[in-house]
Amino acid sequence: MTGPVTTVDRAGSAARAAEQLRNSMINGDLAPGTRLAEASLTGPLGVSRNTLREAFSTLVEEGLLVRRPHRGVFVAVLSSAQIADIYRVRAILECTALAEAPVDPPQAAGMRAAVEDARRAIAASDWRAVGTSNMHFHEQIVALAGSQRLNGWMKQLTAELRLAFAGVPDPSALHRPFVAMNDEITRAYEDGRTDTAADLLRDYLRTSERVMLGSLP
Amino acid sequence: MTGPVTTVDRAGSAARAAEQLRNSMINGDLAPGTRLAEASLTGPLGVSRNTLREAFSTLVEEGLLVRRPHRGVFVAVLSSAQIADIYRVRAILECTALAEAPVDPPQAAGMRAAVEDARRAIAASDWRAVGTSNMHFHEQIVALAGSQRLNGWMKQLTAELRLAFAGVPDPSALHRPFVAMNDEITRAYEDGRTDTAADLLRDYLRTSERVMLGSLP
DNA sequence: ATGTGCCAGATTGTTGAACAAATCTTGTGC
DNA sequence: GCACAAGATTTGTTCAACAATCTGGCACAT
Repeated sequence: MTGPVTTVDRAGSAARAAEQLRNSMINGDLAPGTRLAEASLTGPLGVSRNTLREAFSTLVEEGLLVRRPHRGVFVAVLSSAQIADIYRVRAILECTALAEAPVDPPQAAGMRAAVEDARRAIAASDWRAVGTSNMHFHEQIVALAGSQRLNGWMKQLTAELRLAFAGVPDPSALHRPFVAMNDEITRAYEDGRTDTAADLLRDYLRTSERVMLGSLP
Repeated sequence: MTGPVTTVDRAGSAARAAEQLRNSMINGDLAPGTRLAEASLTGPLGVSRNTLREAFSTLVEEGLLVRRPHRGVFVAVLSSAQIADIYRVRAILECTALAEAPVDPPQAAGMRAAVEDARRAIAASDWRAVGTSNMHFHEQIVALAGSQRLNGWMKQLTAELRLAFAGVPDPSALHRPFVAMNDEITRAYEDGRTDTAADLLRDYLRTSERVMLGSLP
């Protein structure tokens, strides 16, 4: 599930604590809006208050936590405007990456692998895994641009989105319809029809945004 | 020049220290590769080691500092590959924003203001200010997309670029030729020729990248 | 002379306790 | 019921200490 322990250990206590909190949030154990009191977390995480605050800083920078001065840090609650913003950015990043991707030969191995992962997760009715695979698919699209920086930003973005997923009551409705679309996009790209693929992707994003905004408050 | 003092004060000691370090780096007082020892900075910045480390975390996350475990933090040195990556991202972000910008009416006030600032700075032979205005111009282009998130990322990006500027021996050669290009881009956009504007911008970025990479080691 | 191993010094990573400042809670009086 | 002030709680920041790790130089064997 998590990475090798040695790697996590070498990363230091602060990074380890941040990783644990990140997982808890994406898993839905920490609902959006939850206040994270420093004193009540030093025990469970096994780190001191200073180290915990350093972990908080990391997660605030990533947008997963929000700090309100002298009041504490809270698990981020994404407003409709923020979700719309995320989809606007995704449209720019993903569509450009796909439209300008190399077609000779296509680099679709990562995308196809993500689609297969999603299929397996659906067969196992593991909706959380479906969401993860789905996000992984779109990270692979951005990876086509070949920019380390964009990869990092996209990863941050999908983490925030998965945070929003955690608040949705029926995850199957949120994720199931999109696996077929991903497959279609991949196929169009593999056939060298990058413009078609980009158009399909744009449709996907519009639909996904609508479902997302509709299933919130 | 810097923001209102009250704002900085309310932001807390950590943010204030980060701001000071950021300015020092962009000003060139801290050359890329310089090691920032914790003990030797607590005095000048007037903060404790813990708070300083929190400031370091922020700047590491922004890409201005690099942390090497148990060795310290260093002012980032951008490799050619990283600079190329920055320009790749800029091309995607800026060209898309400009190509899809509203033309009825055009929102060019910010861009035009940045061009005027650059002109004034040239007249005063203040090359650092020219670089700042120039970067501000491109932040305004991205702002056309209307995404808070993209604005933030672009700001980060220009900060890193200005860090690289600080290492260039002749700043006038680096910045002077581009003000005219910015003016041309703005005019094309104001006339509603967004495709032309985007093409000009693409040329600009190609040229700028070449100059940048050429004037490094 | 050169390479290896080791030790002492310095720096970072982390902890715990302490205090000031701000916020939240409680209880009082009207 | 509501305004208001005192106390309790929590965050923001500092300080001092210790463990873990890296650096540089020295003795030593080859």
